[in-house]
Formats: sequence, C-alpha cells, structure tokens
Amino acid sequence: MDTSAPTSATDTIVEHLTRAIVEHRLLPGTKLAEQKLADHFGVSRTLVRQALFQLAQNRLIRQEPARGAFVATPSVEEARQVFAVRRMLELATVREFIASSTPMRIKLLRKHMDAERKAMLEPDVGRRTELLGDFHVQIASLMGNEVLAQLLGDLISRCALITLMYQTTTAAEHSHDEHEGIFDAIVAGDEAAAVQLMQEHLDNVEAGLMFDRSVPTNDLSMALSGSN
Amino acid sequence: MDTSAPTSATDTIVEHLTRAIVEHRLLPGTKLAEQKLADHFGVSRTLVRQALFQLAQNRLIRQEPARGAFVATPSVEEARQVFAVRRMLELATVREFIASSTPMRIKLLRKHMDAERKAMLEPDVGRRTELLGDFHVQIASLMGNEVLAQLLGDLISRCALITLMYQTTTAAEHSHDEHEGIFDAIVAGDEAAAVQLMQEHLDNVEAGLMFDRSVPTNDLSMALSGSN
DNA sequence: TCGACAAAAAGTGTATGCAATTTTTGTGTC
DNA sequence: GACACAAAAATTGCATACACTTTTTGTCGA
Repeated sequence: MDTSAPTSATDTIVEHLTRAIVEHRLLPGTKLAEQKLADHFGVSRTLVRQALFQLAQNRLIRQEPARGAFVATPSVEEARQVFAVRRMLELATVREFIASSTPMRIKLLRKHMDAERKAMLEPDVGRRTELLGDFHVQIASLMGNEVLAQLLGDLISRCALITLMYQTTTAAEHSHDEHEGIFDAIVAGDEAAAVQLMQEHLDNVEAGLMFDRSVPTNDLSMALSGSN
Repeated sequence: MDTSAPTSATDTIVEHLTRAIVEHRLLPGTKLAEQKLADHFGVSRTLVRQALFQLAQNRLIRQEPARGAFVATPSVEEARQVFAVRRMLELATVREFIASSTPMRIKLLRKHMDAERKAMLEPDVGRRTELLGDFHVQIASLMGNEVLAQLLGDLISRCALITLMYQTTTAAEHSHDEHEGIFDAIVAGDEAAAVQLMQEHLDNVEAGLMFDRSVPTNDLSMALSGSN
C-alpha cells in the first residue's frame, strides 16, 4: 500500500497504525491516546504526535482540538465521493494500462493475481484485504505512474475503513472473482470489457454499502498487539 | 486552494509556506531550516516540524534525514505523472459537471470567471496563480465532491512548483483564455467540446514544460516576509 | 594556493517538562 | 437512585533541553 521509502521511526508508527486501521483491528471511533501509543511503541509522545498528524492528513483518523485523535468514521457522503474519485482514476487507468500493455507488465500483474488467489484460500483476513487493495494499486504502479499509485493507495485505505463501516456482507471472494475477470479482459486486450468490468466492480463494492450500522469501539492495546 | 477548516497554529504555518512555495517566493531547492522558520513565525520548532511533515506529504518539500527540509524539485518524470493524473481526474470531472449542471452551479462558476478575468488585469502574480488554479478546483467543488476538490488542489499546488521549474514561457493569459473557452462550452452544455478544450488546455500547459533549466535558490526570510 | 583534517558551530531527532484543557472521580443534595 | 457540582486525575498543546549528525570554519602541511 506504500512505496518503500527510507523508513524513519515516525513512519514505522504511521505504518503500524495504518495497517491496524485498514485491517479493521482498530475500529472507527476508537480513541488513540498519545501516551498509550507512546508506551506501546516504546517512544515518546513526540513521535506519536507526528504520526497522528500524518494519519489525520490521510483522513484515516480525525483530530479534535484538546480532545485527541480518533479512528475516522467516514460519512456516507464521503464514501460516495471517494468512490466517485476512484471510478474516475481507475477507469482511465485500466484504459491506459491496456493501451500501453506489454508482456512484462502482464506477467507482473499475473504474479499479483497468483498471490491474491492464494491468499483467498488462507484465513489471514488482513493479508486478503491488503492484496485485494493492491490489485488496484498494482495496475497503476505497473504503468510506472507512482503519483497515481500513491494516490490510489490512499484512497483505497480510506475505502477499507468505509467498507468496514457500511458493508452489509463481506464480499472478499466476490471481489477476487471480479479481479480475475478484469485481469482476463486485460490479458485479452479487450479495453471495452475491462473498463466495463472495472466499472461494475466498483459499482458492486459501493453498492454493498448501506445505512449507518453503528460500529462498536474496541480496545486499543489489544488491537495493536496483533500487528507484529 | 484549501477549504476553510478550523485553522490551528500548525495549519497557519502550512498555509503560509504553501503559498510561499506555490507563488514562487520560495524557490525549489531552498533549505527550510526549522529554527529560522520558528523564529519567523514566533513559535517553537515543534510546530514548524509538524508543518514540515505535512508539506512533505503534499510533496511540496522533501525531507532528508538529519539534513533538513528543502523546497521540492520535482523531476520531469514526476511532472508527467502529475499531469497524467490531472487529465484523468479533470476530463471526467468536466464530463460529470456538465451532466449534473444546474443554473446555480453555472452562476457560481461564472462568478469565479469574473474574479479570474479581473485578476488578469492586475499586477499581483500570486493572486493570478491562485485563481488560475482555483478554476480547476472550483469545478470539482461545485459538484459537491470535496474529496475530489481537495485532491485536485494538492495536485495543482504541485503543478505550480513544476511550472516554475520547467516552464519556458509564462503562459498566464494563455491559460485564462483557455479557461474562458472551457467555461463557454460548459455553459452551452457541449460536453464533447468542453472535454476537448480541457484536454487541450492540460496538453498546452504540459507542453509548455521543457528541459531542466536550473533555478537559483533565494533567501528564506525575504521570501517569507512577503506573505503577510 | 590547494587540499586534508580537526575543532567549532549549526541543525536535526527525540525526550521531557509544564501550562491549559478535558475527563473522571467523589461527594452532597434532592 | 439520579443529578449537580467540585476536586482530582488524565490528556493535550507547546516549549525547551540534550544527544547526535552534518556543515562550516580554521589551521597546518605539501
């Protein structure tokens, strides 16, 4: 979900928290107390604060003045907007990917599909979520557009939160099947089909979202301890 | 370029620095020393550091470990990628804007055009740059998609930097004329023309970019003192 | 005059301290 | 038992302190 940059101490915290949020170990609304996080990571509040500021910019948490940071609880409206942007970016991306398709790129994308397929058979739900998101990022990344890949990665992280909050059924396998369909169309060089399938895929994911079933807030240390 | 959120101390610094960079008062490569900035803004390094982290995430500056922060010097490759993403987003946006066009929205966009037209007659280059960028953000914002508007705002800020680094001629009036053309097509409800003109507009802006003419680094305090 | 090297200065990375605000706890009253 | 209110505890926001790294300065020798 993130390009491997020179990982500083703060970045490590950002990454851990991001994973915890995206993988649903930290539920929306959960309070992120600075001192508790500092203790957990064995650093001072300074670094934790820096990390929280970054997460706030990614919209994965919200910060309330003098009250602290909480895992974000995106609104239905925000969800719709995020999906609208994803549609814009991803339909165009698929189009361009096919236009500039090479055997090498196909091969690398196939490699991802293999990993995704394998992960579907295993019980690690975190890994599944990660790979299902990476499918979309990979397409952008393989085109060599890192700006696009990064942007898409951020959006998809937000979608993971949204999905948790609003999804009615866990449509993991369903998503994977649709990825296979898109991949086949890409391999076949069938632009119209690929775009169509991607469109339907995003529609399906968004259609799985519904009214606001409120989500319980869970315990902080417990959620994080699963991240090593 | 930014939606008016509850402005904290850190946000103020981010905003000032962003404007300074986007308006070319801080040139690419300029070192942003924490203590100097802290003195300038009358706060401690703590807040400056938070601001710098945010700017780094926006890619307006780059941070090198133990060496400090510098105004970003985007590569030609990055420029191309940013423009590619803008094309994806903005062509789709124009399309959807026309599809969901209302008299109210047209009226508000016209209001922007008036402001832009007026700014072109005045000597304030910072204001011109701001409004030329806002044209693109406004379209997204008027559609009610704040996620899109924010994303586009960030991309356009990056473009301002890129433009400075690589543009051969200052094409401000040229850009404005093209905006007028796009606006007219939108008012006429002519989707094909509007998309076409937006495409050409972005192509023109990008085509104005060339080889790496290196940019001199200017003085920090002087650049910032112009921002009040 | 130039380059190498050492000392000094400046700057970053992180921890800690403290005032101000918020949350919790405890007590008394209805 | 529920509510109001005050004291105590916890938490945030910001500044400062300090170790460590990088950059600059200054000196010596070729």
